[in-house]
Amino acid sequence: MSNYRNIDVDQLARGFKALSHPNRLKIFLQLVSCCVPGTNCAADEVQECCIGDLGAALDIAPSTLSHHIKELHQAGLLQMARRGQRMDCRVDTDTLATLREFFEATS
Amino acid sequence: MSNYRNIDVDQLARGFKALSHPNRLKIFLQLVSCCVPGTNCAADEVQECCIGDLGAALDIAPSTLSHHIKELHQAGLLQMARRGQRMDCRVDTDTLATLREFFEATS
DNA sequence: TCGATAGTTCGACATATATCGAATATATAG
DNA sequence: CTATATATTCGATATATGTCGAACTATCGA
Repeated sequence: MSNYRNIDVDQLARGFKALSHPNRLKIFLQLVSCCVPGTNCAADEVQECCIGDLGAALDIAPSTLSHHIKELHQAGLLQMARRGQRMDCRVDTDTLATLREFFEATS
Repeated sequence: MSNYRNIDVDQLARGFKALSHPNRLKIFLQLVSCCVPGTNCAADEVQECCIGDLGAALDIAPSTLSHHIKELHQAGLLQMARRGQRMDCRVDTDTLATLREFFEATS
């Protein structure tokens, strides 16, 4: 019945909002499909997680891309760290788990 | 790697967008906690699924509530049917499953 | 030091969204 | 038929969002 007593509705809504725009969702899909932490990504092969790579397929301006990445970051969906000239991005698995648990609780 | 080939990104984004507003998320939470189809809801007890009930805790105008319900409906998250003066709402389990599967695929 | 690469910040602008109240529709009870 | 309960539609309005280009910051290489 109510597994929902302890949900932080606003936090959850922020997560959904971050994924609610097709371009941002594509960015996130790109990220989870190449470098979920813990995934066997064959190390030297496909670790293309920098911001430019995430937006390569999107045909939007760099400033717009930067804006979307920031939204995802502020929603807690991805973490960032500088690597030389680039910014490495990776999925924040805790937030992802929170969202997943919401749907598991509805079943 | 990519379990994401066949995802309809726009459809998925519409689902997330519908859940991205705190009031709409609360409405949906109310709905899933009282009448997910298949749930043992003790029939005559708590079947309070009409629109007025869904918004009872929200302190928004009826027109605003109607608007949010419509958004959830158009995103495929809930189905509606008239019952006398009232509109019965119930969760659309197919759409819900689509969203859940997205998160399951990211693990 | 200078130029190139990668990303960010800012201001402007168009569009979308949330909200309300008033008017309207639909159904039931007297 | 009328009054009431429930919900929707419409128009107005304030705020939020997505996008761009220009200017800026940070890092690396020659």
